[in-house]
Amino acid sequence: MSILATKQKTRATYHHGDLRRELIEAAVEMLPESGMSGLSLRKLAVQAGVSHNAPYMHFSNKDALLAAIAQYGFQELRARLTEKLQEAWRDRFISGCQTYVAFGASQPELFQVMFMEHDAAKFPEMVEDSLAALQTLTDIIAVGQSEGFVRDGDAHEFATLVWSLLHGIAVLNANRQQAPLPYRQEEASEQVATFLDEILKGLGV
Amino acid sequence: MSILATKQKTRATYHHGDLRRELIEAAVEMLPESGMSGLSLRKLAVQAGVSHNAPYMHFSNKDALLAAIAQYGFQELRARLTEKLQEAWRDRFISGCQTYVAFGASQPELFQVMFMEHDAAKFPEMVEDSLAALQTLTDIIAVGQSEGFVRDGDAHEFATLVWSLLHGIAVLNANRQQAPLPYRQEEASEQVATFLDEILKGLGV
DNA sequence: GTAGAATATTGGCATTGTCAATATAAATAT
DNA sequence: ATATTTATATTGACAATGCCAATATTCTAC
Repeated sequence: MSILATKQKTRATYHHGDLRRELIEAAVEMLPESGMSGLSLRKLAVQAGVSHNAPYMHFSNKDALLAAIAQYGFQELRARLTEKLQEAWRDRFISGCQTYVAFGASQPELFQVMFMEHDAAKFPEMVEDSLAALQTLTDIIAVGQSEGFVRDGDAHEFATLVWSLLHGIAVLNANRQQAPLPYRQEEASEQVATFLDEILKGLGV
Repeated sequence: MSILATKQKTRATYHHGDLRRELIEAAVEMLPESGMSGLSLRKLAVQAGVSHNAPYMHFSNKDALLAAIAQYGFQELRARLTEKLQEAWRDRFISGCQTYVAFGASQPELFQVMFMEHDAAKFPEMVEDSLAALQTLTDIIAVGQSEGFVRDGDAHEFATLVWSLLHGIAVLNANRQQAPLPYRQEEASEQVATFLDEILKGLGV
């Protein structure tokens, strides 16, 4: 009965009910403090009120948990990217891009797990969800083409170009974030808009 | 005397001589197999032929070792980016960018360590070397401006734009690398060239 | 209701990061 | 040259962790 003990659930039933989901959510919560390699299956277990080995029913090892976290992240990202569908195209495009960068800035450790090296063969569902997230960008680009904002060409290639840029911005900003000066969210959004202007000069009609 | 024992040095002197350097080099070598979190200070120690706690003379903890590895990576990257200075500007620019992406593809784990979250306050030399690497790109852009290949503007901002794009390409390619189909180096270089064409349409005069 | 599958527990082990105390060598001062 | 201080390396120890094996409990089909 340590005073410092983190909240840990108790339960009446032998079976937990939804341990897998709870472990993932708890992991995402713990991630900012612990970092990727500081994540502990055992800690997650006791926090969920189960024994230290219960997680192994749901994840064959730590890599599998990390893949599940990454998958969760891609689903989350996709959900945010598919919001704000009623705006005009260019605004929608820009704010979608800003959302991407903001997502990385708000949860850098999750972002890191999402883009660490996973075993694609072992975790195909995760790969699928990552591609689904990219697809939203491709879709926006394709719409931009049909509405005359983007010139003709391989929409997927254009999307990859933009995605690459966004990802780079996100990572570089994440590193700057713990520089002495506090990093401002608005600056990042402004930077994204500026950079996209440059890119759109190339991609525009 | 295990048959599987990795090569481990023996030495006559009590003092190793250059343990810090050797640990970093051994770590970079071990990185591809072990990954960032699989790196073991103890294994590195025995491989260098010292006791399991000798590394703590040179690195206060594992984070410090990772920062040193990152710093090594940035120095290495900068060295490669400053080669091929006799080519024409546009070729030099493109091949510099391709070098960046190729570097990430050839040593993805090192790349990951370089761009993981480090404590910038604790490891200022590493930050310095990372900025020095970025500076090479800024320099190339500035030369491009003076030679009329790039329009006027903040060279550092342009460099950040290009750097962001390159970094994104590198990361996304690293993930694709362990997809079923073997990833080709030439494809990546071609992709870089294509994307840079689009960017240069925006940045060009 | 019973068999078997799914889930959770207990116990254990090797590896690892890190601390404390000690030993040895090198550098420096006297 | 010798003594003192500093740098470096060793030994021993401990708690935390990933993961394996064996066992117990509950749920699901039939």
